[in-house]
Amino acid sequence: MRTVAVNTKGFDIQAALLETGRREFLAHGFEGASLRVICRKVGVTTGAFYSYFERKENLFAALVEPTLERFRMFSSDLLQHAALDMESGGEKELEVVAFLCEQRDAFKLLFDCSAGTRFAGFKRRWVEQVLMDSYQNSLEQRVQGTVDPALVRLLVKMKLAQYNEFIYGDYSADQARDLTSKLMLYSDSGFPALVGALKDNGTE
Amino acid sequence: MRTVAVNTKGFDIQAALLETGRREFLAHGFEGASLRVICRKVGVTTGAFYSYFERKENLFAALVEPTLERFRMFSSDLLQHAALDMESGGEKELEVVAFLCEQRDAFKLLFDCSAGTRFAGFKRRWVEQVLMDSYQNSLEQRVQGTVDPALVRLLVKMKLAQYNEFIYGDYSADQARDLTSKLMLYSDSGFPALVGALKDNGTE
Amino acid sequence: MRTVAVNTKGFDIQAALLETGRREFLAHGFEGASLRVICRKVGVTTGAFYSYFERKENLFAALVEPTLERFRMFSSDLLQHAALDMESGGEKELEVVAFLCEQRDAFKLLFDCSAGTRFAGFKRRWVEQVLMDSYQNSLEQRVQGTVDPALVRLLVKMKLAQYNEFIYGDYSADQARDLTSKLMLYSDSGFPALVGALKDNGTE
Amino acid sequence: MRTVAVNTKGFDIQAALLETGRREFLAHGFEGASLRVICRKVGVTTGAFYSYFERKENLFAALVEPTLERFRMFSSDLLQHAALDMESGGEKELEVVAFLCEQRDAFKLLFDCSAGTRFAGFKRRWVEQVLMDSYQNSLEQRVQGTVDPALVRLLVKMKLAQYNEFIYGDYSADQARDLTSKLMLYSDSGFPALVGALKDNGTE
DNA sequence: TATGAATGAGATTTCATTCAT
DNA sequence: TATGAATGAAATCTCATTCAT
Repeated sequence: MRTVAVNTKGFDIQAALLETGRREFLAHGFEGASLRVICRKVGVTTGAFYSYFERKENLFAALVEPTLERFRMFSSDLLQHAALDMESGGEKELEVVAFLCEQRDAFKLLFDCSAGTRFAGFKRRWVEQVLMDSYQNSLEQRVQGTVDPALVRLLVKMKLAQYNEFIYGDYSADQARDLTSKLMLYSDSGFPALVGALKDNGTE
Repeated sequence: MRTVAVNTKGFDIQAALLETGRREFLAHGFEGASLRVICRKVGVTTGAFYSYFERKENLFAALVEPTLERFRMFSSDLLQHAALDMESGGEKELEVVAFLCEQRDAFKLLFDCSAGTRFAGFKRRWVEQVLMDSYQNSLEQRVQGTVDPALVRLLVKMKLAQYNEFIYGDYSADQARDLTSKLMLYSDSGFPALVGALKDNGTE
Repeated sequence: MRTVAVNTKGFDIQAALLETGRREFLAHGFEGASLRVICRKVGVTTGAFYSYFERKENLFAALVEPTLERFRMFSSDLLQHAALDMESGGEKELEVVAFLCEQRDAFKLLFDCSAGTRFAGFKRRWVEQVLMDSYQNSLEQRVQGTVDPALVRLLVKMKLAQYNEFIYGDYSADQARDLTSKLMLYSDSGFPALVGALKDNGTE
Repeated sequence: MRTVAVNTKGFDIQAALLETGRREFLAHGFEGASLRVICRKVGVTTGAFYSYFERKENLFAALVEPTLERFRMFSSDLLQHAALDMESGGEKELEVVAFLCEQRDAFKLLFDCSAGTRFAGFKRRWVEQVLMDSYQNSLEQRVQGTVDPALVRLLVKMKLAQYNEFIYGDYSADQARDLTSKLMLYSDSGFPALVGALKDNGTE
């Protein structure tokens, strides 16, 4: 727990910097956001900023890292219970969606506002290292053969589009759950059809 | 055909500005890209830039407008032959994908690098005005009732994710065609399942 | 009173910017004066300038606004005690001249160096809204009829020429007072002659 | 007479440069006016400009010099027939006003748009070398003693204000003549009063 | 005569960061 | 902790002028 030594201004400056920083980064991206503007909006000097954060990037990091840590745990889970929307993956899938909804802003920052930070490419890395592996393994097990990585990537990107929509759409948890299950109708029928066709073709 | 009066430098500066501009815009976005850097890489002064383009934005426009014009014709077509991946839409769909592959870079610029230009929001407008309408109409015809726009939007975003992958993935025309038809296996089976379920539920 | 935290340079930079700015604006006009040059002469970077003033125009405003405020009070006075150099206006007239002499530089800036700022046209507005009205009313009262505005404008411009000379000539307060009363000899005799002639002509 | 070799464009480019230059210089002053804008409005390249004029200043000079030459003849006349609005000066005075009206634009350029050219200060020089001398001599003859140059300067500036108004006001020749004679009523009565007082005071 | 590309310097303004106090 | 002045580089864009063609 961060202790808050309430200062002469009578409010928690660090919290204000975080909150305003979030808004500005979301609005203009990391590089587009101006430290001076953030500080002006909070009502402190830019000098004061550097009492709390060593550099601009660290403000961004502070907004993103708690979520990122929890996210990493999630990820290793996913790698084990492969294949999100197949088989009994439905349970896990709903968990993922709930997590994304809960941490909306952090994911927006990571996905779309991180250019210029060390978090740039987070989305790409997640797709390539986590989701791709997970999907590839799961599909190849079912097809009993190799599967074209390009096809896997496409399926992953479609899945990611769902996630993205849950992040940016302002859905309640209930709505999200409802939409997710409707989409499962779609994929529960589509996947077997695809798998069947791939099997017939022999090795891809 | 633009006539190229080869200059004292012995190369076509306008072409070089376009080419380098494309690369820089792709790498850093419109606002993030620096005219100075572009000019330095081409080997001319920033003053010289303004012999060729009235302003930074016009360089961007020159990279994007030819494609945009052709795209607009495509769009009006799509609005008439609604429902891309349903029914006999397969033909049109392949055309779209081919176009995206051919004009890869222009679409990357339009989709992801246009913030700060008059082309900003192009993707959003396309999604909301063209694809959403097309999908909504087509689905409601088949369901014979209203369909939740949130669900439509999700399906559209998934479709868009496919397009995006064709743009960013380095697929040949043949590969793209092949992948697209595989995905149709998926959706040709998934869509009827979804439509059926929506019908049973009565009004959405 | 502005407190002057003497800085590492050992002199009051804001004051220096004001003083140098005044000189440069007087010499080249607002648009012709260069911020770079002003800063170079003061010995600071142009970046430093923006610690003190938000923009170039604000430096100009700071040089001019205090005077302008006092001037506005003067003006509303004048509108009430119409007709400066007629009747008992002599008292007011001497006050005006003293004020102009005291605030010489500010009036030079306002009159002749303000193109490109929000103060542009100050002279024209003063002439047209204050002096013209004042003269027109006063003359028409004495003539007991309408007076050609073109003639009024001419008389106003002559009055303004006097003011201008007091601003640009380097007169002491005493000299100015002396000259003003000599001019009154001129106008005290000239005005009645003019008024008489206008009366005889009937309506102008 | 300048011979006009009508060119491929089918119009007299030099004349167009002069005409457009006049407008731009009047609107923005010499330094504020942009050669590129002038050329663009005329429809030629900036390079072409230098076929007709060696430098920006020469365009200005060409607009101003013919008038200036005639003006110089006028001036030497004035120096001989001293004292414009006194005695029989009335005739000369009307000539001057007519000349100013006829050459309006050139005088606007000389008076108010010449900063940055070798004509800068034309007004000041005229005032100081021609009008001042003329007035000083004439007054001292009538007063039979020395006259304070500051007073002379004031009277000159008032006269100049009249001229200025004739230049900027859009008066017809008739109107100008009419206004001038009205002002003479004023000065014909004011001057003797002033002269009388100066005489009484003995030496100034 | 006319082009139009090119220069090099200069314009105002913003940036993240530093640092003495 | 907080200030706020200061830096130095960078941003986009405009300028008058030159010059090979």
